Amino acid sequence: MARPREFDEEAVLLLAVERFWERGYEATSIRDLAEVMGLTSASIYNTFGDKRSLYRRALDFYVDHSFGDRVGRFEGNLPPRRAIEAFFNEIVARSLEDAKRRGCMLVNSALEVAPHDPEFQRTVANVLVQVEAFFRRSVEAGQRDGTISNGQSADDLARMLLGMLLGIRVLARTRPERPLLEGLIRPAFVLLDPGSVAH
Amino acid sequence: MARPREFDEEAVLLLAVERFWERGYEATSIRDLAEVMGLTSASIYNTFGDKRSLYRRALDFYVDHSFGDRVGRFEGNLPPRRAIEAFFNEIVARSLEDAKRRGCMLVNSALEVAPHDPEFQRTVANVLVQVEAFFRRSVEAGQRDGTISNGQSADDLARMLLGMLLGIRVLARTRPERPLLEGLIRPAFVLLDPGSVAH
DNA sequence: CGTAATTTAAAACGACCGTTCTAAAACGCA
DNA sequence: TGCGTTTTAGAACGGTCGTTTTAAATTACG
Repeated sequence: MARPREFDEEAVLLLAVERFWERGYEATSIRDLAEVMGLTSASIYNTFGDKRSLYRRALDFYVDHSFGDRVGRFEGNLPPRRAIEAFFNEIVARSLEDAKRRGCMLVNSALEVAPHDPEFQRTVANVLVQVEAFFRRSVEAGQRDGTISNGQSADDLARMLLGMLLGIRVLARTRPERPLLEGLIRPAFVLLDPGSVAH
Repeated sequence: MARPREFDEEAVLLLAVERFWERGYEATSIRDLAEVMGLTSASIYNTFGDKRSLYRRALDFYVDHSFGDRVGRFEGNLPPRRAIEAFFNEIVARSLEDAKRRGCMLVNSALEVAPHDPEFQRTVANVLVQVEAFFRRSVEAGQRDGTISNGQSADDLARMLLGMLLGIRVLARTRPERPLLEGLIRPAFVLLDPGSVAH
């Protein structure tokens, strides 16, 4: 009953994700996006609303397909300790093959847009809480099956893992060096080893 | 022989630091800066050159007076293990009292401007190398005086501490919660304890 | 006291910003 | 086939961007 869209909404959203991911929110203009997405600005506004709404869609898409997907693939399919290791190994591998040094879009937005936008602040904080919860569940399960040390609380170990993860994400944008990233996580994994802590 | 300046260069530079620190590079306009610094844009351009040059001056000023000052106060004046602890305690304290959630200007710039600007990339990477070197020197000294475990290489422990530091800096902008930040560093300090690692 | 030098204030520059408007184009259904 | 509806292309909107210009104000020195 009307003229149909000439593009696939999810396909162009992915293109917007890549642009926002690489350049950030402020430095990406609607004209940038229109060019990359192969649309006119009118089509963007028709489909996604204003720039902020498009960024919100892009960030949600990113979170679902990066962190959400990763947790879904590892948790349950791997023993808990292995799930944590696989999680970090994949992060390090991605960081090292990230030629554009885009880092993590969530962390980028945590520093660029979240501090000045309460809604994004909630969103980002919430994802970080979920990441921490994934670590805590995995640590608790590992402590039960004997693959992770009982020397420290699962809460603290999960917090430490969250900190390491964010640190890696920052370094991925400025010093994506293999010895640095791999050396960084080595002590953390030693700390998880059963019997590592004198108590 | 000519009309003198009506302002103190370092004083207005500090005002520029605070604005860039809080809002980032892209979101801070010259008109913003002029208002905050109490100058006209002509005076800014006369004194500091263009926006990017002013940001460079601001970032250098920040680095000297935050990280540089901190290392200077702790290293040498405290036993090495205590220097590391004092360093982190101060970072956590600052993060928790940072009502504006400004985080660390260096980390903010590492994610916002460094990825698209080779010169800032070098600057930021260089500071991170210096932070890592401070950690490594302290760890090595601590291993010699017996206050830090020999179970892992000073290189790896320094890398881990760098990662933790950056992780705290990210969390300071989105989840500046005391239990989180304090719990995060606790396992790291346990890992430094002599005899903590089975080997 | 006047003149050279510099800093101020404020307007102005073109470019680009996010966003909207105007028409023409393209479909489903009567 | 024409009508209603939506999407397209592209110009246009006012506003703000970084930066420069113009001219008045302020100093030190001859």
